[in-house]
Amino acid sequence: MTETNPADIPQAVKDEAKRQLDLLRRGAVQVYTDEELLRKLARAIIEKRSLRIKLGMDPTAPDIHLGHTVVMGKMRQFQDLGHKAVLIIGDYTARIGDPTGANHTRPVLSDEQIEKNARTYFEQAGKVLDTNPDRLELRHNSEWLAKLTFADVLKLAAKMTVARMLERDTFEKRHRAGDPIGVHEFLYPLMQAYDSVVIRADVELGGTDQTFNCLAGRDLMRDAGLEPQIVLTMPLLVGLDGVEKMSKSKGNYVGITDAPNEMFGKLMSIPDALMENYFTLLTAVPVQEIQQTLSSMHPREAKERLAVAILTRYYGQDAAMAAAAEFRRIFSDKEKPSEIPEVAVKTSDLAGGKIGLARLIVLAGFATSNSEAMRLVTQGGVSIDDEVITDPKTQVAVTAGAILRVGKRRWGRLALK
RNA sequence: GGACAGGUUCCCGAGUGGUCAAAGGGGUCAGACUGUAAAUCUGAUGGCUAAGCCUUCGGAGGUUCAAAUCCUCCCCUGUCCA
Repeated sequence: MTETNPADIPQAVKDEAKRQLDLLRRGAVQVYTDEELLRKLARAIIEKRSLRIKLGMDPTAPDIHLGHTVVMGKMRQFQDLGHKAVLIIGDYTARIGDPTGANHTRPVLSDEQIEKNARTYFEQAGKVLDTNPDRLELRHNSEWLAKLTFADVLKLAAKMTVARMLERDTFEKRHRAGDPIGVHEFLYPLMQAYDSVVIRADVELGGTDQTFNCLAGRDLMRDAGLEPQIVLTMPLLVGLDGVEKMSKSKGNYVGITDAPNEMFGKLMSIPDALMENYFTLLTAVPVQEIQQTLSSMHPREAKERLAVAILTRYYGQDAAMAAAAEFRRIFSDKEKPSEIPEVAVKTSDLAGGKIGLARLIVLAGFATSNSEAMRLVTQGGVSIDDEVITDPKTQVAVTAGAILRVGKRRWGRLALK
């Protein structure tokens, strides 16, 4: 630990550190603590070294969505300021599953599943992070966690008390509701904290739901004679419904591998009140400009701008503009999409050149069962060549090129095979 | 280890022998209205060769013409006691 007397720090360095801090604070909920971070930043400048910024991700779901990118975007900012991202794939912690955000004990994932997810995570993380090896260190926490002995684990566990664990709202809630809490779940924060000790993090990033875990890292580091990491927390991104946190299981998410048109459409469907939040957390648009956009533009225009800004990040400006144009074409001008996926109908599926409408819908993948398809038809959600058909028993004469539409957004162009 | 309370359809939660594919709410989907916004209104919401049939109420057996409902054993969870 180097102690630098604040009085010895040149003004230029102070200014630069302050500039970095201001940038890094954007969107952040809390920094534990600002002063410490400022000091670290200044010291990094003087010593010409980069800070080690830790971000842990448990490969518990197969894809990364915009919710994940809030924290990752912050990580990118650190990278761009010359710091080193230490991305920890929590392949070992995933065995428990962070109980933090969940109301239930998580199902145990198989090793193969974890490994598979970990691979896609890294691939997808590359869309946000700078993957240059000088700027990114990738680690798996099984590397050290798998080696701990039972005695080691006991030593770790002794550093935490039950009362403190029960302070955490998710545990407290589950406990009060009479829901089961596995003892192993108490170990999660300790495992994550131990990661910080091993990789000697200067800063750990996380969502606000990670606060407890990250702060536990400070404790363990101090205990190990290290300088405690700084903890910077980011808000949890609210999902498309505008109510719940974005998550794959709730279906209110935008995957970063979603196709441009789909991504655009999803973003246009968010409640207006969410725009400022999304602008701040998901784009680099300067704060002042966000305010101006929101106060002077028609909400739809503003949302379009938001969607374009986000898409540009993942697909580039051209693709973003194209998605915007396509969106207008379909939903404002009520025209057909410029590209409609083909629905292949085999001649063997036909009887006398015809096929049951419900069956056709299932075949097209627009419904998972015959019953569901029939429901859609009865409810007036199905049309062929702009003609709404409401009788689910209709036998359709299949003509190549005919357009099948189900609901507002499912389109298919029939083709005979 | 003991006593008690529970395990219901995607989720929460009603249902204690037939009228139960199972109330109500949430979610989701479809339609109307819109800016594919919100809010609101209407309807749907296990499956199928579809006025009939099949599968579902923790698991396995059993009683009965008939079981989510009764009995037996088992598994799981919580609360209190030790």
